[in-house]
Amino acid sequence: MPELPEVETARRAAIAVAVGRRIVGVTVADDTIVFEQVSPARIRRALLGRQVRAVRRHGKHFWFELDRRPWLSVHFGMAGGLHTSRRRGVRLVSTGRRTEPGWPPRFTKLRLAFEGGHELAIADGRRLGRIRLRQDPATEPPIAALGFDALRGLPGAARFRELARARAAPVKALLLDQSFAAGVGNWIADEVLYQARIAPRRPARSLSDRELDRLRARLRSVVRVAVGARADSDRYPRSWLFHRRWDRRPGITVRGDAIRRETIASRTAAWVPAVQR
DNA sequence: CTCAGTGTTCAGTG
DNA sequence: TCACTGAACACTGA
Repeated sequence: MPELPEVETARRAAIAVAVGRRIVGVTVADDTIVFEQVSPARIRRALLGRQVRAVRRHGKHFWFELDRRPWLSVHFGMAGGLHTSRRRGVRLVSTGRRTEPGWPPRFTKLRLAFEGGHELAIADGRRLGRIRLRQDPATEPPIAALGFDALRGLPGAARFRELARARAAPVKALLLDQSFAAGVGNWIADEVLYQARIAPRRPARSLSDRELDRLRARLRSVVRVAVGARADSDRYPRSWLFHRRWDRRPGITVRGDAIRRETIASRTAAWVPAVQR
């Protein structure tokens, strides 16, 4: 689920629920993996009674600025998500699709109750996500090591070319590298390469100025459109590779062209050889 | 039952 | 040393 658009959508949902409100209830799951080496008691102590001032994001990480440090920093891993609830019912945010009833949601790791009856839960069925406490998340690991944010920090064309040309790795690997473009995940990388008409195995260093300009323009566009759709994939343009990328049935095409799947940089790349060179 | 998976880290390799 | 790759992590769902 969570690449930049899903995390940005979660951030906005968290803002609506939490900003300006005080945390009046904290429930922490007993999970030493998701919480790394932070005890439930310490999480509770850091959060209970705090007021949320803002919710920030960089790449796939987001964090809560509180009226006292440390602050709460969250990464969803591969299967995490943010859920919100009002008195009426439950809303599943950030993962789209299937909305499960019930509160708290399955696999809830952290549950926060706010003044006024609003609640927020962070769930993670696969435990690859991480919830941390940091004095200043933006300047400490792991966020400090990230590259430009793919939504708000996209470099100019000249700088983008320079960054990309410094790398010999396949361009697909470059896009997935969070120290290059923070927030890009497997489907965004494939979508961007498809729209830019660049084959995923091309060494980043080998791309022409025009190709890198196209790559940058499509990266900007795909991320913006997905965020604009609030990460609701049903609202992504029908022309996007996205809608066909996981369809395993034989003979699946995009605009009449066959889709190929192969492993690049340890991930499954879906691409269209007839279009991407 | 097996395997892939919208992610990241770290050991191993060249 | 640097850059890159792939296994490991942990669990669900097809």
